[in-house]
Amino acid sequence: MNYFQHFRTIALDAIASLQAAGALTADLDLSRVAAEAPRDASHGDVALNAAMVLAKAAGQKPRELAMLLAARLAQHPDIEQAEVAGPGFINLTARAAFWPARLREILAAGEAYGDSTVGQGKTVNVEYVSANPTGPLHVGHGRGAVFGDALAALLEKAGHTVVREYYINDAGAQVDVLGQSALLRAREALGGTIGEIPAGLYPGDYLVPVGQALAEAHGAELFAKPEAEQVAIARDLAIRMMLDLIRDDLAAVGIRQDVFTSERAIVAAGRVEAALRALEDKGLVYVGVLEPPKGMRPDDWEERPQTLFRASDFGDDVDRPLRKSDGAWTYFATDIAYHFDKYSRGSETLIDVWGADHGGYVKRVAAAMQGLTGARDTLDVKLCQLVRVLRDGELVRMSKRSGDFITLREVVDEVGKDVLRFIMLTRKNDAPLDFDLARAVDQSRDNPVFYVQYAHARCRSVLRHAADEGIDVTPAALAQSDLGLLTDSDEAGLIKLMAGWPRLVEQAAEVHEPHRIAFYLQDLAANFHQLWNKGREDATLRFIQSDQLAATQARMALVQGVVAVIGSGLKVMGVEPAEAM
RNA sequence: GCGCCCGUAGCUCAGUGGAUAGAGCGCUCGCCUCCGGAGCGAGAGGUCAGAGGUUCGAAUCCUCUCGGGCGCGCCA
Repeated sequence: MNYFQHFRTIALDAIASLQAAGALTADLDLSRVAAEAPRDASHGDVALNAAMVLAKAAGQKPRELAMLLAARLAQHPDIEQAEVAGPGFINLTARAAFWPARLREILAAGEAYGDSTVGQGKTVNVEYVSANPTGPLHVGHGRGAVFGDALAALLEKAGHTVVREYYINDAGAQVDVLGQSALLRAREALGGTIGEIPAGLYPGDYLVPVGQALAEAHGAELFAKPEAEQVAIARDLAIRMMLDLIRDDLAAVGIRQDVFTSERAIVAAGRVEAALRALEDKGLVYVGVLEPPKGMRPDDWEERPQTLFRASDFGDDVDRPLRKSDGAWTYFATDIAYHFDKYSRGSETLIDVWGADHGGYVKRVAAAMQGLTGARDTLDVKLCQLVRVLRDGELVRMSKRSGDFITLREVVDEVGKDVLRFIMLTRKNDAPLDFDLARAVDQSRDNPVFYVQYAHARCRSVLRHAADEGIDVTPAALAQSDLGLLTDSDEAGLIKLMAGWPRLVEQAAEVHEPHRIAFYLQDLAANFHQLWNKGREDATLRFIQSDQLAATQARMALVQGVVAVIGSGLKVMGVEPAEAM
């Protein structure tokens, strides 16, 4: 249960009953009525802003309206007290039995706690990574990969149907360069000397196996074929092998996408023409001449008529070309087709996860989608900022393996997938991220991964010890325990914090921000550790009290609750909870 | 020149219109020498870059200014 939503509904009911009784204006906009946590816990459990938001339209003073509403709310069985405070807040205190009931919910749901139906099963397509199939993934890709994967899991948890997708850019000039580069490696595999890799080709030694495969499959005859054919053969094989490489890299961080869509296939299937026809039908395509960009006019700028999309009708700065001067589609044109394809396959919402260097491209694609679907928010592009890899605060520059970038695989091999995934989610996507290889595996308070994992491991350890002492710690048994015995203020605080998890899931899913999970888990871990440490000062607060079975069992229920919520959160993040440290 | 993102404690960062703006690190002061371990507790520290505006209420929304990052025909 999202208890904030629960109390909001109660408030709306109270408002409706006041309206029915003629004590309140009938026609009110209730959309801004919110239930939220009071800043100060001493104010109660839930604060309502209803009176302040409605006062003007109702023609009443906020505090008077609040008093009226509070009196009505106080009659609800879940509400112990409804107090008016400040400018017109109504502070609700829940009945004592309300919180134990939440803990029972947690125990019953386990890892599924926080699952929501707000998504109403609506399909969301999350496209992430989509790195060019020209080499292994680097850490920047890794961030997008982890972000996209966690976002997909989060949306699923919030009740969406999710398609995890990868767009293969296998049609542009860069894959021809890849083919050329692979040919060179084939020459090498056949005994030729290739010397320095020419500038403009891919130098990485990950292409060596591609050259070998080409040599094995075709032998020297490969070079007897027309050059265009050579390149095509090398390109197609290289793309296949690079995709395998990329899929391996993704598997190493626990990612498996559902759909891999090929740009080449989109073009071949005539999807570009279809999408542009749809735009034309809406009068959004025309032939015109663009102004040169201000401030950085290219030397070879020529003014000429082009086929343009009316992007500026939808908030973009200028209209955008759909055809190159040689008549071929622009990347933008195929991208329109691809996004239209995703949409046409049944996803009402599209989410793209891109690197920040593509930020300048967002408006035009969003504009195209708005033009095609009529809806403003069909597409949400999440930009992931740069990742800097550090070791003890020092910038790590060169990769051993690839020559010019740090591969995702190198980082995973060093710190492990769980650490990588967690750290990648400790920043919101639009903030740059420093990834310190040394600190990531440090076992101390200031390492969030360790801190959260340690909390989970501690819980598991206590539960094991309790079981050794003969206490039944199965969730079913714990749910039967007398949770009213959890009277310490930190115990109560921990339950409330955990009861807030379903709301956090819904909010994070709504704004597409999985990092909120990581911050919540740190908060939860901190609260748990704090409670644990109280037991060091005051032995009566220790979780296991050998002479008090009922109290111990209640505390085990609390601990099991922490296990469930941390497990639920880590699952969204794709991180395995630790049983022991 | 234009667009997008960012600017919050000494540092790294949370905070999608609510009450006295939070966390970790660092600092100061206590405590602990402990396997309920890989420290614990408390405290100091703020012009939320600046100026206007909207609102009962703004770090949050709008406008402008300043500062930083990214990007800027047909490339992918």
